[in-house]
Amino acid sequence: MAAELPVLQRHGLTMWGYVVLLALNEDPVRTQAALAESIGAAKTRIISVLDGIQQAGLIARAPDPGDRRVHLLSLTAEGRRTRAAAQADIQRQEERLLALLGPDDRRAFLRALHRLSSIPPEDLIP
Amino acid sequence: MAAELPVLQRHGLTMWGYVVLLALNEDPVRTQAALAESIGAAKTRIISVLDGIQQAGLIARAPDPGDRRVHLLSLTAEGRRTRAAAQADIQRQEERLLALLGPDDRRAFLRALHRLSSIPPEDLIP
DNA sequence: TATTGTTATACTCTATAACTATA
DNA sequence: TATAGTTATAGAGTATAACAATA
Repeated sequence: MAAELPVLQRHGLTMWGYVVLLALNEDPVRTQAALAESIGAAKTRIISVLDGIQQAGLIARAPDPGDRRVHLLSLTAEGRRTRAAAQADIQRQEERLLALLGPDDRRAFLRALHRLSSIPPEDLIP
Repeated sequence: MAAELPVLQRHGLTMWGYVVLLALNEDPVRTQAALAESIGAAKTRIISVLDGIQQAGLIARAPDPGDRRVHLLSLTAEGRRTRAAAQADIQRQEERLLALLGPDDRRAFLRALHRLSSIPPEDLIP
């Protein structure tokens, strides 16, 4: 986070804002509840995040005609541009840091991270 | 942290409390300023931590006769016992999680972590 | 009555400045 | 005046409960 936050800030994004842009890019139109669930956040937690990136013109919040309680979220053209630019920048930064490892250690490191982060929370506590 | 916090809590320790016990074990008698610096914390940040572990009987704060502004910190017998027990418990937990990796990946993972965590903060930001 | 999104509130963590007591 | 430790204050981040609109 210390390494990546400054990168995101160059694009006017917070960590959560970036997470939302990535999630909406994978699955273009969603409700706030579905989005929150998919990124492991409480629905109340993403509201100020959505307020922020909506005000920045990166997402649209449209009422669903079929169920007027629901807001459908989608990336704007500007949101797609910002997400692509930020993600490319993040990947450059990751590349820069991972280049410090030898190629074998680098592959092993990423394998280990995937393995460890796949542990379900309840298995973390013995 | 999610994996280790519950372990520390079994010993009545917070993350910072544990860090302080480890630092005092390596270098038995210190001033608060020296301790704070050595663990990368601001001097104001560790005060409530010291209050807590002192009240728990894990450390002693003795006035330095040579300079009465200074408090010399040291582990109590109870503090040494708690530190040893907590550290052993933490290491068991690490062992349990690292056992999920193959022996080669495990060594490479630890090597990579050491390499990456040795990057000075100013090199983190491009 | 249940659900979606929102607001309000409280609690923790952290950083900074202001203070005291010594030097 | 400078330093060691302390206290006070403000700002994030987060979790929970209460709420309005709609189903």
